[in-house]
Order: sequence, then structure tokens, then C-alpha cells
Amino acid sequence: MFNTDRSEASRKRILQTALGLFRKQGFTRTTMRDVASEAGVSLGAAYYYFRSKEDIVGAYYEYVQKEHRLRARKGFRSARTLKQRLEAVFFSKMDIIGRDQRLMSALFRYGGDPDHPLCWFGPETERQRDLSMALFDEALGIARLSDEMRNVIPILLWAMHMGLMLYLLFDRSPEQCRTHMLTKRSVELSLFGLKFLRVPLVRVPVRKVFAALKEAELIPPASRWREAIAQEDTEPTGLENHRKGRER
Amino acid sequence: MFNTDRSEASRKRILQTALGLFRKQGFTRTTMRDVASEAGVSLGAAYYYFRSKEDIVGAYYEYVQKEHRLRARKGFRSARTLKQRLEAVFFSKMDIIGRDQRLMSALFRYGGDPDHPLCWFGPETERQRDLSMALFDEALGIARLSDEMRNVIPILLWAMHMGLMLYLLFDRSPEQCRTHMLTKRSVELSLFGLKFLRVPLVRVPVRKVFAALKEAELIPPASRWREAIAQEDTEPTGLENHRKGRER
DNA sequence: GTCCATAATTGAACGTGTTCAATTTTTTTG
DNA sequence: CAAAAAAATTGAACACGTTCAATTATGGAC
Repeated sequence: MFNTDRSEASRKRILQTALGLFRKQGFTRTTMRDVASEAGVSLGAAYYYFRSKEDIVGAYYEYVQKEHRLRARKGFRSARTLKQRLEAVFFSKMDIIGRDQRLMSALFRYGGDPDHPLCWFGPETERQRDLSMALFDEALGIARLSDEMRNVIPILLWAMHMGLMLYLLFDRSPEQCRTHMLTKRSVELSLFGLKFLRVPLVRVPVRKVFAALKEAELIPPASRWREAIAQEDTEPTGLENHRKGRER
Repeated sequence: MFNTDRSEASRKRILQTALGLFRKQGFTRTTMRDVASEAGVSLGAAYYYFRSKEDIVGAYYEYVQKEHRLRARKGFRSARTLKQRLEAVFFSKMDIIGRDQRLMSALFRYGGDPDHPLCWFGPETERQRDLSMALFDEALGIARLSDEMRNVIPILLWAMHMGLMLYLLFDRSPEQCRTHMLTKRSVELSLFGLKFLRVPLVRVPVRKVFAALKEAELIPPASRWREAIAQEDTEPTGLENHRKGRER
């Protein structure tokens, strides 16, 4: 299955056609029949390559994640300061999804439904989350932080980036300049916060917050996301979510 | 329209039947045909009273909001400390929605879609948000706060409560004890935070955060939510979102 | 080349949310 | 009360996501 080049070409063609239509006229207004006919295949063919309409958006997000890793690391290489590293990781993401608000909002649709495969916090998206969190860990680079902080702050940065994506979704300003501004401020405040952590008086409540987050199991183990990205860096994978699983 | 008692009874019956089914078998698995037949009306009748399937969940959330106002205020009356007031406003909400995870997840579905009527941050849900924020302002009661803080902290508490609701959505622990614990911690930390605000060293970064939030227009004007709840307290309203509007 | 297994493709059919013209019931008017 | 207007109700029809049994193409074995 998915052996031949022709097959791979079909999949790509359907994917690109779909993403183009989603971008142009939105996720809801685009029908699978539209996608199939514009891609020059039958309706059934689209469902041969993608489990569902949303699965196409899932494939898009996989691309986003991979692209983010590439661009952020490129930024890391030329960055000389922590600020530049943080800017690299935040702005590269915004650059990738900047013009795809309608696509992202399709992704955010079923986020709150624990039973849905594309759920933000569900098991099926765990790997994507891990890879993303690991990238924020890389952004911190060689910053001097205690182990305790080191295992939590990447999660907080990741959460912040989720918030910024949500903000972007609603940002109708030209060139998403509002989101750009808020991202800039967020980086500044993050740096300030990191310095602030050194003040003994501040560490007390911060530890309490961390403890509460851990008690709530909101902080995944660092080992997990470190392994995830290590694995991703060795084997290229690429075609994971293909096989058709029947459940729900 | 919606003049008679019979009409009102039909609406109630359809609503209650639907909510019962949603709770029992989930939002997706319940069809409008199920709802109509179990309520003893035709499919079309259901759509006479509710614009859409989700609109039923919207009606549920209206009830939640009203009930929250009632219960929180009842709690405020017997509360002697700020801590008790905060506990009242947080726990009363959790009590109301505690057993309705599946209903809430339906509500969270289209939250991230700016074009959707039930969008969390869309214009059509603005009033609900305002009423909710105003309730968190009431919870602060006579706490000694500068005007600046007074206009922002209710929003932060509201945001925190949104986060707790999201956490609840995924909480599969018995009696939602995890959410209960996290809520308790959140109240404790909020109180700590409020005291912490008095430390001059702390006010500096807090002001910066507030400034960034305001710049991003994430802080709605206090006048608006104060007016919203004042209006709600004088006229009982009750039947606002009935008429069928055609757009999208 | 022929044959076979498997990949790829098709389109009809189904379930469900939603719409709407038509019909029945209720309320208002004279 | 009768007639007209408004409200309430109906179910057929439509659109779209999805499934699936059937069909066609492809690539390898001989």
C-alpha cells in the first residue's frame, strides 16, 4: 500500500488541492466532493488516502510541526542570545501558520472533545505535543536553570505558544501585526520572568505553582518528550498516520 | 411566537429530552431524530425551537450561567473572607457542570472557530462572557485593590476558570476529585498572588504583563461587563436567543 | 507473454444535520 | 360565532461526510 510513486503523487495532489480549497473558502464550505473533483479523482479515492476530512488537516499539522523544527533550528544556529533563540522558536511558528488561519481553526475545532482523535490533549496527538515541547526545550539552550525549572519551563513556553496560536486565529489585523506584537511582548516577558526566577522571594510562589501543576499531572515527564525528539531525529519516519483504524 | 404555555412546554420538553440524551450517550451519538421522537414531536418541530443541534447546548449554557450567578451569590452572602468568596465562585461553577462533561465538550467544540456562533470569543457569546466576568468581579467584593488591578484581575480569574473547565473536561477521576483539588490550589494561589501584588518589586513585572494584555485588547472595558450584569439584574430577560437569524 | 495478488479507484448508498413548502392548530379580530 | 392572521407542526427533500462492495490497474512470478 502506498508503494508506487503514482500513489504518493495522488495523495499529494489530493492533500494540496484540499489545503488550497480550505485556505480559499474555509474548511466547512469546502466539501469532500469539491476536493475530489478538483483533484481529478473520485470521492472514494479521497477517503482511500485520508481517513476523514479532518485527517487532511491533521496531515497539514504534521507538516507544520516538521517545518517548525527545521526553521526553529535554523534560527537557533544563527542566534547568539537567549532572546534570539526564543524569538526564533516563536516567530518561526507564526510565520508558518500566519496565512492559514482558516486551516488552524479547523484544527482547533474538536480540540475540547476528549473522545475525538484530533483532540489537543488526546493520546493520538501526544507525539506532536512532545515534539513541540522538546523544541521549546531546545530553545532554552544552555540557559542556566535548575533541573526542576528545566523540566517545567518548556511546558510553560509551549502553553504560551498555544495561547498565541489561539490569538492568531482571531487576529484580523493586516499581516497579523497584532499577533506579532503580542509575541514580541511575550518573549520579552518570558526573559524577564526567567531572570525574575533568581530572586529568592519569587521562587517560593513559583514552586507552589509548579507543585500544583505537577499534582494535576499537567507536566508530562521530560524523559518522554526528550525521547520523542531523539527518535524523530534518528529515523525520518514521514508516513505514520496512514493505516485506516476503525474505532470510535 | 412562543406565546402560549403549550409552546413553552414543548420547548422545555425538547430541551430536557435532548440534554438527557446528550448526557447519556454523548452529543455526537445523539441524533436530532432521536431527540424529536423521544420528545414526541416531529423532526421539524425541534428545528422550530432551536436553530441547530448546537443551539441546544447554547441554551444549556445559558442555564449554567444563570444558575452560576444564583449559586455564587448565595455563597457570597454566607462568606466571611475573600477566600470563601473565591471558593464560592469557583466551586459553584464546578458543581453545576461537574456531571456534564459530555455536554461541555460539545460546547467546546467550535470554540476555536471565529466564524462559528458558539465561538468562545465571538460576538454572539460576548454577553455570556461579560456576565461571567462580572461575577468574578463580585467575588473580589470589597478587596482593597487599585482601579488598575480591579479592572484586570476579574478577567484573569475568569481566564483561570476557563482553564479549570477545560481541565474538568478531561478529568476522569471519581467525582472529579482531580479538578476539585486543582481548583482548591488555584484559589490558594490566587489569594497568595493578590497579597504578592503588594510587594513593590512584584508590581513592576505585573504592570508589564497587564500592559501587554491591554495592548493586545485582551482586557475588555470594565464598564461593559458592569453594565451587562446591571441590566441582567433589573430586567429578567430569559428568552433572548430565540429568533432565527440567517447568515454564516 | 499469462496469471495472480495486491494496490488503487469507483460511485452508489447510508446516516444525519438542516431547510422548507404545506398543513394543522391556536389566537385575534370583527 | 366566523373569518383571518399568526403560531405551531409536519415530513419530505437536500447536502454532505462517510462506508463499502465491486471494478480496474499495477507489478511481480513463472
